[in-house]
Amino acid sequence: MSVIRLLVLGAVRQHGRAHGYQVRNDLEYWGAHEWSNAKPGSIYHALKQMAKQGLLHAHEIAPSTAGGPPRTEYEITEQGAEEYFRLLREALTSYDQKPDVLSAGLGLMVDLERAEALALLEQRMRAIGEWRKAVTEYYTPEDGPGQLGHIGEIMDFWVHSADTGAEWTRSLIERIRGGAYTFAGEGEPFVGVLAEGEENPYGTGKRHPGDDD
Amino acid sequence: MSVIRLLVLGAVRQHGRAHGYQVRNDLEYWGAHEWSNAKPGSIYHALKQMAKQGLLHAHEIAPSTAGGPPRTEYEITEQGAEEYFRLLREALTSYDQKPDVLSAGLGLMVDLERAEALALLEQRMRAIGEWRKAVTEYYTPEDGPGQLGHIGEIMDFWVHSADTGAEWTRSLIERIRGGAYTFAGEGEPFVGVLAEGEENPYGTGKRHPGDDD
DNA sequence: AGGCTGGTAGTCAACTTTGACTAGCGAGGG
DNA sequence: CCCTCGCTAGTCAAAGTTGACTACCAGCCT
Repeated sequence: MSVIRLLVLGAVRQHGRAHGYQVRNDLEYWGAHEWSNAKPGSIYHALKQMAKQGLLHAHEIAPSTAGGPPRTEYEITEQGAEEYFRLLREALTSYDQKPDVLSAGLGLMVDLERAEALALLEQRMRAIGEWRKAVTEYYTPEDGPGQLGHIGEIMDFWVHSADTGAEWTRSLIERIRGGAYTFAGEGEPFVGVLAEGEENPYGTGKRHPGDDD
Repeated sequence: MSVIRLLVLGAVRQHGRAHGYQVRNDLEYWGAHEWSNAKPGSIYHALKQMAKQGLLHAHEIAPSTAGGPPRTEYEITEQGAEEYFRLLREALTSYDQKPDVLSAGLGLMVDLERAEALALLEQRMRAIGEWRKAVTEYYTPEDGPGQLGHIGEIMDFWVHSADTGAEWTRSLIERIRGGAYTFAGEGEPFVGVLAEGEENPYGTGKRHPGDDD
């Protein structure tokens, strides 16, 4: 799965009704341009595609108040909300080595209830375990592991990633179980989007070393 | 950068001359279908594209000995070799959170000399440090880190990844410095491709849990 | 008054990725 | 003998991604 749909659905859903530029700003607010491929082209494409597929409903709107071309506002449909939760659950449980997917899941997990988030993360722990087992088995030649040479480093790297990923997931589970954060149905939700005209309190537009264009 | 070009160039280069299906088998042999998006379509596309760009030279060949359509054999050009080493160096130094890129770099690093591989990995350590600094700075609001809520978990996750990634890179440097593996110019190289007709000694075609199609 | 800059909002062509499909041949079973 | 199965080798359309580009307005500078 690509992370774009999850992020876009999450943003539109939190706004209730949003146009592309607003979604774009939310994703930047979340830092998604740093850790995912959330670029304007991808975002607008995802909006159109999901509108075509009935996950979003598009309203054509007159030219904006602040210059620029006419904009389209989107609302999430019931079908879209279903898809949103499907993607969100998958992002939290599956261990697919795509850190951007997990990051998106973390940012949006509070749309679930605490108990479900915990259950999904426990499932994630099991998925990591299975992945680890599969990797070690794949890279075990019949005539002993010495035959692997430097190729064994690939396996070692993946195993190390799985182990540290599991360790981190475990610590997250502890924090959530200990009462951290406000999940669905627990009162005032954390405000995760920017209101119209509000500016990003984090460093908008800053460049970072390692961006690596 | 996409990892496909690096993998394909590496495979063709080790063969001297190879057709698409051979490359495809090598990548499966390396386990690349597990940890990267190396699928038939991508591989054939990369071959054609790089031939068009002069990185590979294509020979049209009569129908194969073992059934199937006529196949095309490729050789790497001088320009292609340059591009290969550029990509390989980048894969080892840059910390872009794409574990498939590092994996490919690990599998192919022995095409470099030991001293250079070490220098590149040291550079990688510095890149990780910079990335870590950038992430913590981006996610630090003026009024204290308490304002972040669950969004802080995203940062924590990235910082944890950077730290464990650095730790692993450090250990790899130790192993290489300690004399592990055979690098370029150190005699008999490790054989990293399958000869015509040789079968994959690892579990060909095995399914793994977590494959997650 | 004219021009330059910067923010708003989005389009587009080129490229890459994906997954399903094709077509030829040999081996083995009935 | 013929028919299906599986392997060899690859094509293709649809979808996703990228980076450069457009057009409009407001404010500022000169």
